[in-house]
Amino acid sequence: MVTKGRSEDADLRRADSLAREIFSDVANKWALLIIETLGERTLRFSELRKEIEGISHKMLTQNLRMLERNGLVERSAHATVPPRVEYTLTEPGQGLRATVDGMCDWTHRYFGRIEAARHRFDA
Amino acid sequence: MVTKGRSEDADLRRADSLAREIFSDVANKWALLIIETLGERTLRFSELRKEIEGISHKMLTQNLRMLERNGLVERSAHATVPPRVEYTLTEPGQGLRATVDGMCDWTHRYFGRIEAARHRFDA
DNA sequence: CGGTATCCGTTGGGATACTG
DNA sequence: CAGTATCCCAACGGATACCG
Repeated sequence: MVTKGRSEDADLRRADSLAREIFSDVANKWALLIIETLGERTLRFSELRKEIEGISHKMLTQNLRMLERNGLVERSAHATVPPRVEYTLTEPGQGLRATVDGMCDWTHRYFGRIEAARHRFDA
Repeated sequence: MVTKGRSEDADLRRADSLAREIFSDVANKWALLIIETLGERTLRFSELRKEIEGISHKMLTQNLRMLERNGLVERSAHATVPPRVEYTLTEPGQGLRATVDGMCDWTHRYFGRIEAARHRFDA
């Protein structure tokens, strides 16, 4: 049973490090902004780029690839001319979106207090 | 009214960019892990460092300073030998914590599906 | 239009050492 | 113990160019 105990511990450590990995992937501003923006509706690459102010071509593709790998967005390419590629949130993606909505609400609720805190701190 | 309209637009743009700034501060893994860890109870600097696996001295101070500036954590230093510095979530910090809890729940709920999606993608 | 690759400056972030 | 400063390498991220 000692052996079984050890392997269970090892499983837990693997699960923890994987959970941390997922968390690290997802807990960055571009990924969360993409999730939030896609929540409203399916969007094309170029539409996403317009909606998310300040994101570069490179960051958008990079983060979309990462979100696709984790199964949070689904990519569907239409072989037309010009090409048309659409991105949609999957169910796990929608789940995450709900919590990101919470973060956005939080930002707006505490907006004033945070601004005030900054001025106090900077003085 | 044209002038008033313009200044209202300017106000909105300032508010938007400030909201984005707050979002960017907060939407990074170390900040969110600190918020989550502090949610449970007040902790000392060294305790935080132990609880948050893999965070360096530098990243911890840097993020704590940022969270303090935004009024999400409160720092209280006790002038003893050795020094004792404690960090607590403020009310805005607790508000954010609630949404981070949601992210952690989400991670555990979709853990298996994400792992599977990764294997599919990597193949 | 969307994706990939390259270049290159900027920032992130660890290690270390020193102060109160 | 907590914080600051310095050094230094790696990763981030923008600009550009080129392919399907």
